[in-house]
Amino acid sequence: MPTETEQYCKKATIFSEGEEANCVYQITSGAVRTCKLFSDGRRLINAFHLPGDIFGLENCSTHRFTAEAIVETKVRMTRRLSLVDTMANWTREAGATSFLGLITRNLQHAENHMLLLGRKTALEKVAAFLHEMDTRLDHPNVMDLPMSRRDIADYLGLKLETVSRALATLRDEKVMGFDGSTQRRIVLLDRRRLVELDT
Amino acid sequence: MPTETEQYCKKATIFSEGEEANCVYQITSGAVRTCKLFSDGRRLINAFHLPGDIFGLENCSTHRFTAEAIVETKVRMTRRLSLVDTMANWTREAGATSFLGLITRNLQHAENHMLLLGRKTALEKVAAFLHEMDTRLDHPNVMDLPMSRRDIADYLGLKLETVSRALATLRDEKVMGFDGSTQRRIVLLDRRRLVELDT
DNA sequence: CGAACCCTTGACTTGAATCAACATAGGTGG
DNA sequence: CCACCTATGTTGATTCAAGTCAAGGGTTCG
Repeated sequence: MPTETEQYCKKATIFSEGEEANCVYQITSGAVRTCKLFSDGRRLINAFHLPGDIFGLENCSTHRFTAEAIVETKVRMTRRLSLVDTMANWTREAGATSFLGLITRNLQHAENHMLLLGRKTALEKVAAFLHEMDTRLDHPNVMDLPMSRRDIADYLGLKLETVSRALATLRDEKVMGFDGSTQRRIVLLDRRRLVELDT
Repeated sequence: MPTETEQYCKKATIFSEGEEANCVYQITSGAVRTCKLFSDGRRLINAFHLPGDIFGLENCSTHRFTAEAIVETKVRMTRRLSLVDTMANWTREAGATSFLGLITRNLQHAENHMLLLGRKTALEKVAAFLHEMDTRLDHPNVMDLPMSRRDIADYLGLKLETVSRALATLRDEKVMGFDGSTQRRIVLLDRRRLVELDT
């Protein structure tokens, strides 16, 4: 029988790449990044996880990513045995479709992200990022991004200065604007242009 | 009951992105590329498929990639109903592990490829490509690549000239060499250096 | 207050893209 | 067999998008 516990994390590592994978996690509140690191410090953030999202599900005994809370975060941990067992439990509860849906959603995100990383310009990447966040946050009037410019850069395969410049361009072109003094609070002014830029 | 047919393809499209996905394919001989296209012609090849590989398995009703044979190719087509049904059949035959293994292998490949596309230099990308092909072809003495420089470039997020230059560098550094007059026949001379470059 | 971050902006450098020329291989048909 | 054509690949010269380096402002927090 799987056991569940709640856990708070304040800007801390939840698990590291290569560690044994004993649990699956679901975010209750906050935000988490999952990333891979080179020995020389280069980093790529694979995905940002927002409330409701599940992460840490592996088909092998160890985690393939490092997971870190980027703001104060609450996660629900579920002990797991193996992916096959997890699937069996899940399937009994909610149908195989929902389990496969989770995995293939990850796969589809990765496929689209490869296209972004390999073939989009800096401006297109940043526009795509804003569009993705807007969609995932269900088109709020004001977006409060939980991640830093460096995190955005490592998600998009850019440097943080380039992200900052691209955002300045989008601001100058009135595609978006900053709300108040904090630069993480963003208002989308022209979603049509944004989608065009996203391609 | 799934029906199977054999099919030969000579450098032709097997299915296109957005088409209805009625079949799953397994390569008997030859090679296939799966790719995504922008409206302006930019292309990213997601994966190369070699004999034994399965491709075209989707969780939705339509294909998310275009699949094209890049040399004379023989594929085995299996009619499919849905991913859940496919899984059920498969599971009965070979165990859920093998089915999940297939999906998660795709996922892991995509995850590693994102790291490559987002954070590796041109030389590292080409080295990683040679290393991947060497591994998948089971370390032959001589590698006969089925794909053109353009295909390699679109797989690595580069331009074909850059791939050519990177290969020239590796040749000059005696990491690899060309065998005979054709530039697609490659001999790896220093697999250790290759792996170092791959990081 | 100072220290530690985070973000922006400017000046400059650089790695890969672009543009261009040329070489070679393979196929076709006279 | 050769002349021609198209594919494919290499290499050199130049350009440009993004990276690097550097300075400065704004917040937060002890």
